[in-house]
Amino acid sequence: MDQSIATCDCQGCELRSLFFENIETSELNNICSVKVEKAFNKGDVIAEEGDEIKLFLYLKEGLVKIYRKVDENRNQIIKFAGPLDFVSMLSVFSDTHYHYSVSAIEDSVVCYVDLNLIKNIAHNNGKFAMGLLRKMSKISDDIIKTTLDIRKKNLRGRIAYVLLFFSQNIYKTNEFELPVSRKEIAELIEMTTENVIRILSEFRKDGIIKISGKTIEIVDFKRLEDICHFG
Amino acid sequence: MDQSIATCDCQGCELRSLFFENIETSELNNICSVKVEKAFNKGDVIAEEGDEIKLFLYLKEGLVKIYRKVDENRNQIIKFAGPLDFVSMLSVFSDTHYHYSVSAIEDSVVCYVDLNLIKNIAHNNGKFAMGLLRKMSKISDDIIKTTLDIRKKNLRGRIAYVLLFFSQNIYKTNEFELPVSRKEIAELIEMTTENVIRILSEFRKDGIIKISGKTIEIVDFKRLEDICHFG
DNA sequence: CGCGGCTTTGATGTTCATCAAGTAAAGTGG
DNA sequence: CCACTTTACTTGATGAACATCAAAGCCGCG
Repeated sequence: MDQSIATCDCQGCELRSLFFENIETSELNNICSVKVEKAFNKGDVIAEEGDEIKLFLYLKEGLVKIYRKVDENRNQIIKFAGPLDFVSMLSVFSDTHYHYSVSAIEDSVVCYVDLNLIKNIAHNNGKFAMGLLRKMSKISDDIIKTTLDIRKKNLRGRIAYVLLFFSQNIYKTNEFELPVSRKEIAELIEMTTENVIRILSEFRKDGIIKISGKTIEIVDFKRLEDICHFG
Repeated sequence: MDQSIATCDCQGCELRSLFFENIETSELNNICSVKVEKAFNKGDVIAEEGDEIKLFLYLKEGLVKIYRKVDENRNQIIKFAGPLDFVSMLSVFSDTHYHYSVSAIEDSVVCYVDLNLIKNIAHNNGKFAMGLLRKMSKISDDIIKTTLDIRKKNLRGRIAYVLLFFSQNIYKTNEFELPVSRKEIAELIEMTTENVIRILSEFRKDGIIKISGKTIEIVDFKRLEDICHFG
């Protein structure tokens, strides 16, 4: 990680209140003065499995995937995350090294500060620590809930889930460019690349979606929701 | 929950240091004085999906399952947990109501105190709050890791995993009484009851285990580990 | 231009769920 | 304590869902 210019525009950042509520102004200024913003290009690795955890980082802009390696050409993706549903890594407070990797699937901007600074502030400020606890708890809970939701669906239901996720949670529109490969979708919902493709084609033939390369348009929203729900 | 007698033997409790490290003696006495110990019989529900979260509870003795309901006769089990790997519920700090249920699969003893008391202490004591954060983070992380491990295995590998889990993590012996039904195993590793039975029978025929009702004896440990690892 | 990675489709086979039917075990009320 | 009911367990037969294998087209990139 080579450092970019540290600009202290935390005041205007919508994430500030999210993660740094219940904090003294002096402490916040302290964080802001050492905070670093760094841009990553699509495909860049932000944090890697096995690396020592030194930084507290969170996503300001963009889209990332959190995943772990199974073997040389297969990963398991834990979640895709945008700015509002991703704070640092899951295990930063319980471990010294990352269990998971994070990489940018769209151009992204990450803010980071020394993790020890955050820990020190939390040590001296119970309200702040409780804020962190709430966030981390919520993030873990969402991951577990989503995993359970996915695992009870059949393949068609899982694909429907992914399409709805990007359409509703990320892009908030019916037509969007898929930021991930078919293989990555497969790695998120535990199936083969071929079947991801096959089921997308089925949806196209059934008039539920239109496909043009990476561009997806959801035509029959209601039907996709039914497939997601009952599948 | 009808209350049992509250005995203040926290000093001797091996869990005290685990969950209540970095705490002033006066605060600890405060907790101990209001702490309640309650015994549950096998099958009893300790906390139920949808209930309001009022208590901070942790398992002192026994074995429980954490799960959620899919429909009238099917659950998804998130994990089986013993005293050392279970603290309260996952979402106590991020939500007002339980998303999951907990019930005893063996006779169990639970300690609990008012959740607000814990929150208040944490608010005023950053070190204590950070201790909680570490624990909660570790618990979530373990659940996510285990779920990923299971989902990449085939059915034989999953059954092997469950047998090794009970043998190594819970009972620490080669011969043990399964505390759960075949159906519950199925609900943990997302497969059908019939296939759990079928694969257990296969393992028996292959000379890997011996089965007599609920009693399981692992005969060929090495082979079971291989099936778990490569399956 | 040519190479490698991503995508697509079809053919084939394996794995697993479903259905059905029967046995054993465990709880329940007389 | 026994008849009764219910729940758990077991096995086999069948079919559906899904993975694997193979082959070819497409696209971006050096």
